Amino acid sequence: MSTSTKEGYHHGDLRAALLSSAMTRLEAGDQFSLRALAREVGVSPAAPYRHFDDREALDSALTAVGLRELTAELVGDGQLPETTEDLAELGVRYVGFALRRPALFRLMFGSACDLDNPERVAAAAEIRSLLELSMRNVFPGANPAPLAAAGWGLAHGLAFLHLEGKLPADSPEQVAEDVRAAFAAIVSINS
Amino acid sequence: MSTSTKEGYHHGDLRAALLSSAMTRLEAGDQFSLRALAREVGVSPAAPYRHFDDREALDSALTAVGLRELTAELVGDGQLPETTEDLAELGVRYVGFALRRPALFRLMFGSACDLDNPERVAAAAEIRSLLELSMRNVFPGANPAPLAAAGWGLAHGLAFLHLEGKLPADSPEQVAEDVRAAFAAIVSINS
DNA sequence: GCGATATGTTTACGCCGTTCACATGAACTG
DNA sequence: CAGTTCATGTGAACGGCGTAAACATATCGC
Repeated sequence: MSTSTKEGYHHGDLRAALLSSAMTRLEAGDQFSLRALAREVGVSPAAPYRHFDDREALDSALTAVGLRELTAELVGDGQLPETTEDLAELGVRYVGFALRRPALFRLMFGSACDLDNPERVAAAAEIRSLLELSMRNVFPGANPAPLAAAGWGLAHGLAFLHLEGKLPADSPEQVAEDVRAAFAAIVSINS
Repeated sequence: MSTSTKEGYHHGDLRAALLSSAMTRLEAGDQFSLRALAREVGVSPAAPYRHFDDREALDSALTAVGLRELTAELVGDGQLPETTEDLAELGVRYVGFALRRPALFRLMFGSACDLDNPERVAAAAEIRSLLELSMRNVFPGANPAPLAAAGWGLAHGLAFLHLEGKLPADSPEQVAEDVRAAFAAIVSINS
């Protein structure tokens, strides 16, 4: 583990330990209280307040971590998509992230937050710019901004709808296929 | 109001009163506790449990109401869309609902829930079928299922992203324009 | 009328987020 | 190396929450 120095009065890196514990709980799917987190890390209920203003601040930090990881996963090997199929794979990765880490994804996107946390605004801008670059690459000559919004929106919406079981799909593989089908259906509209 | 008979020991229609109070709070944007609801309605903290198993059951009921209202708003005058512009307006209405009632929308779609609440499954199916009919109408000859998923996904994603301020837009009008632009950009891919 | 049943009240439990006064120890300063 | 300062921990306390159990009251079917 990565939590303590010598189990003394001071913890070593409580902030990181709390975040890591919280992330683990989030991935496990069970929700957690600040107190439970403190307990798990071996610290008094008030200690976390030295590192986070309140519960929401912790959530916000988790969100920032999640956004970074999502971005990294989307960027992948750094190759920009070149075909519409590549674009669909970007969508598949986006939805895949949501399904593999549903609680985190919901935290990142599903709850009201201070719109102007700079870290989060920056992360969102990064995703948007990645999308714009991709669209520029796949559809040179087209106006990339609305295409980027559409692409993000489509992936995001499919992610949430699958998360909520609003779209029928049993396995992750089938979800991936559905996402590809949705992208393909759109691309071949003017068949 | 629609809440009480004679202010006696029994309330009259506590269930409806709770739902209505809760919906009001939700629209006002502040979150609420079961106890606060009971207080507001003039009833003891335990009373709501005669009508809802737990807090989540209340949320679930609110979600069901919201889904019905969203569907009604989408159906509108009953005219199925005929052009891609009509389709975009469907999206505009969807996103508009989300922005006018953000807390409700988040409750409906942003939180984990029992996937098999029949009322909710039915509501989702209704939306999907509305979308499929629309797609059949606008794109006869195309496979409507993936198109419906794509259309719902797109509208849903744009709604959430705008809700979270991930896409730049200042006014509701501008959001509407952005949604139209996204739909238009997609439609004219194969320009 | 009367008993069953639905719907309310009271009280209580444990957990939560959060605050405040205090304790501890690490780091800087001379 | 001694002394102070500051970041980081503790402990006790507050009010609010969701929820359960035992009890009270009104309504409805016979």
